[in-house]
Amino acid sequence: MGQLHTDTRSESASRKENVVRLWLRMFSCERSIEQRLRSHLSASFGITLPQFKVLSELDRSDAPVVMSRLSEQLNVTSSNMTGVIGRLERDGLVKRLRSSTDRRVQCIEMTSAGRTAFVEIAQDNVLWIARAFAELTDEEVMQLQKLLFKARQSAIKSLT
Amino acid sequence: MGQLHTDTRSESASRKENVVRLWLRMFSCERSIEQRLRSHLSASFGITLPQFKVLSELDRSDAPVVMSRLSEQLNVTSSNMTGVIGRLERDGLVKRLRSSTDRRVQCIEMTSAGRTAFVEIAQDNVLWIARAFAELTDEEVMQLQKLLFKARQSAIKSLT
DNA sequence: TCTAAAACCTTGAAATCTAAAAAGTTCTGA
DNA sequence: TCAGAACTTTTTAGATTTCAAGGTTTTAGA
Repeated sequence: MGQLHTDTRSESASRKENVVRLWLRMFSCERSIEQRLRSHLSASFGITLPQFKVLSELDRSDAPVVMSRLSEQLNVTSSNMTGVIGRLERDGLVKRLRSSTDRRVQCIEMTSAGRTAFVEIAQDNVLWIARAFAELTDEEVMQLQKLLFKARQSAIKSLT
Repeated sequence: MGQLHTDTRSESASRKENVVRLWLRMFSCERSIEQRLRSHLSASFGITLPQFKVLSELDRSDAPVVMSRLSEQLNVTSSNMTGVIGRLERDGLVKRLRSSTDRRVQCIEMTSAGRTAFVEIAQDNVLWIARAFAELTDEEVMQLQKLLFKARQSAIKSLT
């Protein structure tokens, strides 16, 4: 259990090695899945992953959602969100609504076409994700969830 | 432990829910760390994450590395790699070498400037990553590593 | 009230990324 | 031998992403 020959204050060499390996593995795992999901969404539904994520976020709330809230939720910059929303609007899946109380604010709302498209994609998406993790036991799924949550907390807290 | 009221053949509703939550969490965790790492690399060393990854891959092998191998290792398309290598070459960190035996192939090699830059960044990078995961125990690091590996295997195998 | 700071969104520039197609090279089989 | 298939990289077009800068609107303080 304990590290007999290394001090506990500074990181041991093997700890560092393991942590780097962990990061590479996390990157590779996430990327493998994300890449395949992007291809699947694009080929099957002609939509991009960020666009689908925006629709999911809009679906989660009943009322129109403020731009800044969307970029917060999806963890991207607001300038990024401007572009994604612009293309979704161009394709007729969402509508921009200027808030009447605060005219700086843009609220985003799904159109009925957007809602129709979303329902179909979301149903497929659950099955697709279930398939991706098919070889993990229920317990492993829960454990991985818990550890990833803790890892994220650690990163957020430790990095400035 | 078992699910008494649901069949084991099809996925239960709660299993699906958990798996989707797992995916969202994996995405969010990876993204939180990656985003901060990008900022750090850019601010401290004026280099991008993909560029650093290329240098790492070149460092791992003694001989020059073929383009297609790089894009395989980094899990990106070859057209993407063309651009990244182009910018690294422009900045004098790598060199392109046309293979003499097969003139289709481009081999990539670090310049001495590239090697110097890489050593400094790599040293810092280990510490940075160790800090990111500082709040995980050694055991949790190993467990997460193992589970992510298994998840990746599952995704690769299950998705066509 | 008036003005400076803050908040919200957009624009512009540069890098990353994918998919599809093109261009050059090598291999293969009649 | 030689035409076509297969392989390796690049080009092209379009989407995503960040950062820096700018324009509007709101808020808060003098």
